[in-house]
Amino acid sequence: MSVTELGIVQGVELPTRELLETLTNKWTLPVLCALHETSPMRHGELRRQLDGVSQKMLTATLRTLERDGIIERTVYPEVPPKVEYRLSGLGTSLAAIFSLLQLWAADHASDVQAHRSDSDAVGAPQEKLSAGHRHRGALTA
Amino acid sequence: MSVTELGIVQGVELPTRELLETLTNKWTLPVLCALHETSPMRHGELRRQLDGVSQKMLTATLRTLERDGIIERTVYPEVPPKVEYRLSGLGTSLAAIFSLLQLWAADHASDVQAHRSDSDAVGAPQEKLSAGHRHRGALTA
DNA sequence: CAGTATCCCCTGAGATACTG
DNA sequence: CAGTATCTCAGGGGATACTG
Repeated sequence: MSVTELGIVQGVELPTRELLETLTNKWTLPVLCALHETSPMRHGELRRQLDGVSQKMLTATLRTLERDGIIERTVYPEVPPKVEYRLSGLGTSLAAIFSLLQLWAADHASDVQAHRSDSDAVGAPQEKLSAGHRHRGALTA
Repeated sequence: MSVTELGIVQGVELPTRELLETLTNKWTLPVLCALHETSPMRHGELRRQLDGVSQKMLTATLRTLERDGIIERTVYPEVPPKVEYRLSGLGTSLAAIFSLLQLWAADHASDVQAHRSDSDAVGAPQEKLSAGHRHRGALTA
């Protein structure tokens, strides 16, 4: 019999591209880099350190990472509640790469910015693509 | 006088986080990895190799990367048009990191999938977060 | 403290058609 | 071939209020 007969495995396979996409969520990299530096960390610590996350997105990110086996979540049955997050083995190898990326970005942000200024000055008005369209209420109001 | 008086420089600084976010667009990694393997590549080559990109998104991605000095764009004034893209020095260092990421994903996709199945089977119905809400016409109809 | 529940806004990204 | 112009929409992501 095939595994699919068990009625559990529906996703025939997980494409690399798809996995990559879940890893490129807005807060995945910041979270992993934070845990790469200090681990374990509590929910609140992460919240503070990340500066800008909403509880919702932080929780969502953490849940997804936990589901994928990238991080581990430990609940301490105390009151008030205490929950710790730490990288798994899998997560550690991933976090190492993300840290490289973050380093690269920090190192080269000024280069990129400089190049942007050049482009702005010399070349095109560069509305990126499909700019000037304006949606319903994009007036920043 | 300050530079801002020139009316050109408004962005005081480019935060690392922001740069990172532009790098985590859906097609940035695939494009850079492709160019990391073979360079230069023509627009059409990239389109075919990436499999799934729309012209619009490919162009947008390439334009952004060019603007940021990650890739270089060469137009050959022929007919029919011929445009080649290649990594810049900056881009090469970035692409190397992205290639690591892609490798990681390819290597560990099965691990992740296995862990997902475990979670599905054992734990929670796991509607991720804010599932079951349903937007305007989210009936997939 | 950690997490859920809602509501709502963009905007990233796809589909399609057209141009030099 | 390479690129632009539009239109459309799903859903990622933010804000706020509430609960064990």
